[in-house]
Amino acid sequence: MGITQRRDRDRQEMRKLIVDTATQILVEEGIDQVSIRRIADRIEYSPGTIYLYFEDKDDILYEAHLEAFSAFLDAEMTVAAIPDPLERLQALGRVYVNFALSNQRMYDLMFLIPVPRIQNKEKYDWSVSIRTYQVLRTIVEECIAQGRIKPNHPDVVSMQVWATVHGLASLIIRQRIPMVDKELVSRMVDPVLNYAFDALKA
Amino acid sequence: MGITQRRDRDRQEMRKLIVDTATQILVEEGIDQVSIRRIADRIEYSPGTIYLYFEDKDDILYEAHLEAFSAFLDAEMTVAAIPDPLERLQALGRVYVNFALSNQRMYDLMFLIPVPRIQNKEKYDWSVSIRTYQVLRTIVEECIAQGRIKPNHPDVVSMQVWATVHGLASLIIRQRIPMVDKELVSRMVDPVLNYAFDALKA
Amino acid sequence: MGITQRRDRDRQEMRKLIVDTATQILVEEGIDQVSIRRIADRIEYSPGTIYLYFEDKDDILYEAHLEAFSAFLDAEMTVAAIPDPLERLQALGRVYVNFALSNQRMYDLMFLIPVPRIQNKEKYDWSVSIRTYQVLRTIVEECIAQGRIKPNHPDVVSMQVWATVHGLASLIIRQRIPMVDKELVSRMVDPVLNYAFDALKA
Amino acid sequence: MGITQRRDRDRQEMRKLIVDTATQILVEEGIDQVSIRRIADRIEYSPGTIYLYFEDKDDILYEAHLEAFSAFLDAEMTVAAIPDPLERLQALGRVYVNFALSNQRMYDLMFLIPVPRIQNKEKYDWSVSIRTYQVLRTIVEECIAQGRIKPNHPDVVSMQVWATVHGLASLIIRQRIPMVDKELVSRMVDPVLNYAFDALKA
DNA sequence: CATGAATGAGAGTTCATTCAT
DNA sequence: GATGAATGAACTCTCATTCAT
Repeated sequence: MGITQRRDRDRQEMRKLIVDTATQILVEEGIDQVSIRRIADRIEYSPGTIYLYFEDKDDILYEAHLEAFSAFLDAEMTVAAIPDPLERLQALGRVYVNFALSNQRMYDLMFLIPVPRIQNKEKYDWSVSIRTYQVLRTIVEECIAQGRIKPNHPDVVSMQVWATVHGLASLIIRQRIPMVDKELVSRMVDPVLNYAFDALKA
Repeated sequence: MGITQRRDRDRQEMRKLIVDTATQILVEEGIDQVSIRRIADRIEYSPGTIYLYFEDKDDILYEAHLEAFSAFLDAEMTVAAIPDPLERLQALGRVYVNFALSNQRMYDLMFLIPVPRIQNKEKYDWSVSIRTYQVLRTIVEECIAQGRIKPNHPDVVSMQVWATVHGLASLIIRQRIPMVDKELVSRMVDPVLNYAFDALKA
Repeated sequence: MGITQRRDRDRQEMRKLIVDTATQILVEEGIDQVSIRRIADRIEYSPGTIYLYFEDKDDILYEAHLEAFSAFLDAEMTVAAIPDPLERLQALGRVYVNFALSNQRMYDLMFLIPVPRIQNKEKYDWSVSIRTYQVLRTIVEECIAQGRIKPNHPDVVSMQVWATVHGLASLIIRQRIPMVDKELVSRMVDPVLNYAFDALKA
Repeated sequence: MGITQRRDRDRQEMRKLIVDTATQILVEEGIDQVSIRRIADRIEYSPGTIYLYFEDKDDILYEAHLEAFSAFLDAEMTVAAIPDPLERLQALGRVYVNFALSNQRMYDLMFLIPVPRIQNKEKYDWSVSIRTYQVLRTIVEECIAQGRIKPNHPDVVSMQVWATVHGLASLIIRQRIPMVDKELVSRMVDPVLNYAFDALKA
C-alpha cells in the first residue's frame, strides 16, 4: 500500500470517527445538541481539526444522514427472504415504522428535518435515498405483476405506501396525534397498517 | 366600550401583531430566523416589549401554531358543502395536501417541528388539534355508516387517511422524494391521492 | 379627620404595603429576587404606581431595612426584664445571634449588604440604628458601673461585644466557616458565646 | 521548554489576566460592576473568549476569591516571626483587620458576599480557607499550651477571635456603625482590639 | 496534520425607570 | 392617584467558523 493510499485510509477513518460521534450525540441527546465543539470534545481533537475533514457542519450531518440511510437499508433487507411479495410489502411497512419509532432521533435526521446540504444541489447525492426507495418499488412491482394489489403506476403505488408509513411514524414521533393516552397511540399502529395494506389488495 | 375593554382589545391587537410578525418571518425565511429581536425590529419595538405580551419565545410560536391551525380549519371547512361523504373525504384529502404545499413553512410549524410548549403539558391545549381531527373523523364515520369505504374503527380509518396525506405532503416539503425533477413530484400528488382513496372504497 | 390627613394615612398604608411585600419576597426568596415588578405583581398594582410612593428601589429597601431594625429592636427588648446586667448582656448576645440565624435574609438586609441609600448621606437616618446600639451600650454601661466586666470606654466594650456576635452570625450565614459538618458549626455557637462573655468578666 | 508547557503557561497567563482584570474592576467599582463583557472590554478580547478559559462567571469570581485568600495568607505570614504566641495572636488580629480595611472590596469578595460556587459542593475547594484558619488555630493552640489565654477547645477560642476581628472589620466596611464621624470609627479599631485581646489573657 | 485561540454575531431574557393617558 | 405600555441597556452564554502557528 502506497503512502497516498494510507493517507486516504487514515482520512476516511477520521471522517468516520467524526460522523459516528455526531450520530452518537444526535441519538443520545437530539439534533440540537450536535455542535462542532461537542464533537471535537468527545473525540479529543480540536474544533479546527474537524474542518480539515469536513467543509462545514452541514457536511457532517449530511454524511451522518447517509450512514443512517445505510442502517435503514439493512433493516429493509430483513424482509428479503419472505417469498410472498404482498407479505413482503406488509413486512416492509412494519419494519419501516418500527425502525422509525425505535430510532426516533435518527429518523429525525433522515426524514424530519430539512435535508442537510440540499441547497448545494450539485453536491447532494441521491443514490442512497434512491436505493432505499428501490427496495420498496421493486416489491411493489412484483405485487402488481402478480396481481396481488390494485394495479397502477409502480411509483404511484410506492409513493402511497411510503406516504402512509412515513406519515404514521412522523405524526407519532412529532407527537401530533391528539390522543391523550400515549399507549393508545402506539396500540393504533398495527390496526392502521393492517387496514392500509388490506385496502391495497386486489 | 369601557376603558378595560379597550385595553383588552389593544392588548389582543398587540399580541396579534407579534404573532403575525413571527409568522411572517417564519413564512418568509423559515423558522430558524424567528427570533425575539427580529420580531421586535420589524414591529419597531424594543425586545423587552415582547415580554409584556408573551412569557417567552415558545409562547409566541405556540400562539402562531394555533393561528395556523385556525387557518387550516377554515380550509377544511370548504369541503363541508359536498353532499357525498366519500367525495367529501377525497376533497378533504386534496385540501389538506394543497394547504400543506401552499403554506409549507406554516405546515412546518404545525406538523414538522417539535410542538411548541409540548413539554408544559398543563399549558398545552389540544382542543384546536382535536377539532381539526374531528372534521376528518366525522366524515370518515359517515362514509363507514353509509358503507362507502371498507369498515373499521373510525379512528383507525381516520389515522390511515391522515397518515397518507400528511406523509405525502411532508415528504414533498422536506424534499425527501428521490426524483430529481421537481415538477414530476408535484404531478404525482393527484395520482397518489386517487389511488389511495380508490383503495379505501368498499 | 381632614382630607389631607386621610390622604396622608392612605399614603402611609400604601407605603407599608409596598415595603412589607418587598420584605416578604426578600425573606422567601432572597434579596436578589426583590424587583419592582415582582412587588407590583404581588400587590396587584402596576410598576409605575410604586414610583408614586417611593423615589426608587433603593428607597424601598431602605424602608424595609428600617422595618427590620424595628423588629430587631423588639427582639432586643425581650431581655429588658433580666435584673442582673451581666446576665442581661449575655442574654442580649444570644438573642442577637439567634435573631440573625433565624432571620438570615432579614439580617442580610440589615447588616450584610451595602446599606441602602447610604450614598445619599443627607437622606440616611441613623436614628433606628442608633437606638439599637443604645440598648447594648446602656447594658454595657451598667455592667461597667457595677464592676461586673473589665472596665473601658463603653463604646469600646460595646463594639467588642457587637463585633463578636455579628462576626459569629455573619460567618455562619455566609458559610465561611471551613467545617464540613454543618451541624458542628451550629453546635459551636453556644461555647463561643460562653467563652467570649466569660472573658469579659471582671 | 516544550510546546505543551508553553501552551500551559500561556493558558495560565490568560486565566490570570482574566482573574486579575475581574479583581481590578471589583476593587475599583465594586462587585456589581464585574461582568463578563466588562472584563472582555478591558482586556480587549471578545466575551466569548472568556469562556475558553472559564466555565462561567462564577468560576472567575471563585478564582478571584482564591487569589484574594492567597494574598491574605501572605499577610498572615508576616506575624510568623513574632516569638511570643500571645503577641503573635494580637498581631494577627491587627493584620486581619488591617487587611480587611485596606482591601475592602477584596474582603467583600472573600467574606461578605455569598461564596462563589458554594452550591457546587463537589467543586468547591475548602483547602485555602482551611489553611487560613489553621494559621489562627495554631497560634491559639500555642497560647493555650503556654497558659497565656483562658483555656478552652482551640476551635472555640479561634472562632471567638475570628468572629471578633471579622465582625469589627465587616461592620466598618459595611458602614453599619452608627457614628457619624468616620474618623472616630477608625480610631476605635485599636482600642477595641486591645480590649478584646486583654480579655482573653489568662 | 493538527492545534486551539479567537472572533463576531447572535441568542433569550430581565431590569429599573419613565411618561402619556 | 393610578395605569401599564414602553424603553434601553444590561445581562450570561453559545455557536460555527477562521487562521496563525
